Amino acid sequence: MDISRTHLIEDLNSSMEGQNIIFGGWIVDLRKLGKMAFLTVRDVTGMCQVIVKGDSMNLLEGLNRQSVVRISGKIQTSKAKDFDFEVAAIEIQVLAKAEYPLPIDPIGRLESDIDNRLNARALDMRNQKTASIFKLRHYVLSSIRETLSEKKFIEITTPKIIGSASEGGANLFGLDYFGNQAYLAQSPQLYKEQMTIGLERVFEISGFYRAEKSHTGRHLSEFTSVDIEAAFMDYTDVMDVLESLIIDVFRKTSEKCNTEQENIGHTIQVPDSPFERVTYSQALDELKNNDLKLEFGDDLMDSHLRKLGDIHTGFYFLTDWPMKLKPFYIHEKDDDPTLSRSFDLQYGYLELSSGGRRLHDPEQLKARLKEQELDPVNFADHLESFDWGMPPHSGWGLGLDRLMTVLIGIDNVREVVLYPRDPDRLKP
RNA sequence: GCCCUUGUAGUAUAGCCCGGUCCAGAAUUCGGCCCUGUCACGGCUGAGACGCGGGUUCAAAUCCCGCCGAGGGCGCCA
Repeated sequence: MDISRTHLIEDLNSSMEGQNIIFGGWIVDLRKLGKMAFLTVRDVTGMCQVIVKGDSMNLLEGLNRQSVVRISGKIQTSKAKDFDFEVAAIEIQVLAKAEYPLPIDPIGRLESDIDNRLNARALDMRNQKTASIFKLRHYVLSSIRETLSEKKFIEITTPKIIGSASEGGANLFGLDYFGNQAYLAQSPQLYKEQMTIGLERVFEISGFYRAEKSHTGRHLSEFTSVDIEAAFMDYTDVMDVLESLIIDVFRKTSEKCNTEQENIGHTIQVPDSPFERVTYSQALDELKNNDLKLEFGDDLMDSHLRKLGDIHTGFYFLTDWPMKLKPFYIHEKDDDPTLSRSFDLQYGYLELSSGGRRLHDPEQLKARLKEQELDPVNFADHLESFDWGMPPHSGWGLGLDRLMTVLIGIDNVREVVLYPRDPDRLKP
């Protein structure tokens, strides 16, 4: 079976009139008008109209919507509203037939439930709205890689199967590793810090895992994290990196992705910079003025973040958190050891990223582990690297899926993840 | 773990509150017939549904209970 194409649909144009071409794709629509018929066919690059008439009408035998076809035909001018040329069919070959009933409407004229769409995710990609979300995701990833590469960050890949769950924090997924207990990594934190020893600036874009039974539009058991770690940078320096990365993402997608924006019905607005920087203490004062009283050292609950999000719409940094709210590796401030060199990047109430300056002195790090009732013995491998010339360093982790929801103006990460994993969804 | 909402054809929905007018209605999809410029083609025609189980009642899609599924929120989330 010959499956070759001479052209992608985007390569076809009206100046090719009279030329014979072969292209392939999926039948979007099929309109039979007695002794003639119109087909619209889509490939990944676009859609075009095919006309069938006269003796060729027998070519329509066995055709239905969403089947894959290979069409040879001749380019001619068109009277269609949406096309200035069309393909007069000479031969239509059905490469694979779509079997009805299909579980969702792939055209998207009727928007199917997210549940049905996720169960038929591959077919959902025929819906241009969904496809555009994932094309945008591709551009976002490539923008992030560009920005970080320009800033001399090296992309790394750290292990996802790890041997120790002693770091505290979120629950991990356990698994059997040839008879030993292993876990799925919840973050590249320790590995990326270690890599600053030789590579100075590193980043990773990867899936990580948290075994939390969260039921919200912003949590998944498997999520994609963008992480950086950089030697000789303080927390404000990596905040600048994060801010320019975000601006680049919005600027590049808003400029390049016109079709995608049109398909999702959302215009990407490049945020103003610099982002507002609000200290934890300022946030407490603002909450107090809104009758939400907190003591220094209290963590900000969802209701508090929603209030802050009302005050600071859009992107803003929440900085200088109390040390007691931060993990063991975070560095304190010089002028006030109860405060940390740390930040969260917020979009309204939504936390997108958190990061900060890390401790690089092994003795301080050991002391902090004990303070947080963690056993340094469990961190022996990690601590050893701190004896090999660990530079002062800072970094952050950014939730890519959450960033995507902000970029395209929706409020559920399941829309921007191909096959989301949550406590109630393991398949497909 | 707690709370709220919800389940009607392939899809997406009307009906439910206020039981009888519903052997469940319109759309789209799918099948058949007609149609030579459609473009959400049109016309005629056909097929297709009350999540499961129990209860109340003369009567249940509608009210109640249980189960199952789905959506969302809180909490959790170095």
